[in-house]
Amino acid sequence: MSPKNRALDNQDRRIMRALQKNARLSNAELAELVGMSTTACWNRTRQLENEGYIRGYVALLDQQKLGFADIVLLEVTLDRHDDDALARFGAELATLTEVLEAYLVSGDYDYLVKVAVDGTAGYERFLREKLYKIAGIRHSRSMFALRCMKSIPSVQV
Amino acid sequence: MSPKNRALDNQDRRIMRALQKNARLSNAELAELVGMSTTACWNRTRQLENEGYIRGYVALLDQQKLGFADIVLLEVTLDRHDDDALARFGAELATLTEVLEAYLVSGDYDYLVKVAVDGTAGYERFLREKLYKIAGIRHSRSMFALRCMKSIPSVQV
DNA sequence: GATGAAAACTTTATAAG
DNA sequence: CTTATAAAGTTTTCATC
Repeated sequence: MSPKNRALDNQDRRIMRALQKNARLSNAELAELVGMSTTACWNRTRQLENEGYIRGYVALLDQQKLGFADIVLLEVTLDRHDDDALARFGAELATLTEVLEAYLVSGDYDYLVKVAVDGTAGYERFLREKLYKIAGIRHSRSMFALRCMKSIPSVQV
Repeated sequence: MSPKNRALDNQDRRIMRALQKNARLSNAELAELVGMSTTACWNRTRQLENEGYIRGYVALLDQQKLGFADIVLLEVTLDRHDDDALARFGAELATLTEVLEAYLVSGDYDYLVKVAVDGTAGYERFLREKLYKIAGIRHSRSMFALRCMKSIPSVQV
């Protein structure tokens, strides 16, 4: 069931840690940083990519400058809980610009959604113009993020 | 109060969109993709970096292969709600490997925390060995992510 | 594993239409 | 804005210790 993964060593971890912070490091800089020869470092990095440990390299944008300074966490319960209704709602959420993450969850609510907006005014607009236009919502509850204490795109290795 | 940002045009947006998907594009590939000359594309990209629209470039790792296949969303209320207690708890959370995101939030709970673990067994271990060792928790509630419908690190421009 | 080296490509800067 | 050019640096492959 679970794919057999090779054990990672400290050098693999150091490479991933460095590239998680800065994907634009040249191989020479990376090798220096992790204390390997350039060839060894190059081979390891390619291996980590090929084996799928490194899924890709992406640019991170500044939410604030783009007019999405605020994060709201939104719990949603739907009227119906059949497979189809749940999947449809998720697919609709996924099309919305403001939606950064959407999870079908266990517990009192059906969905947990992370939304980026510009203040309470932006959130009101998001609810009115986008979320409440999707059919099938029974109840929702919003939590404004007052302060972000940590936010990393993937786990620290 | 809000810094005056220049208006982004379609070319800026196309560059950011492309680099959000693949930060390893060469300038020549990027220029081709967004339909600009290489010089124009190069100048725009540097400008977007210098102005801070592009915050950086990072590697995304495969959570599953690293043994953190499951996402749990965790709401926490603390015993005390003074500034100091809230900040301390957030700082402690931020040190934990499993914690990907942690927000101080408005509403019934104090914190909303996104955790990456390996199954219910991994979550139990996280609670016992890490979360419950932090003092001051009054109440917590967990939602296991059953399905991820969307997950992007920054807003689509 | 390490080191060296060569070819192809990229980055960065600058000049000119 | 474009096209063109050029030096310096990087990627990628490959041979050898």
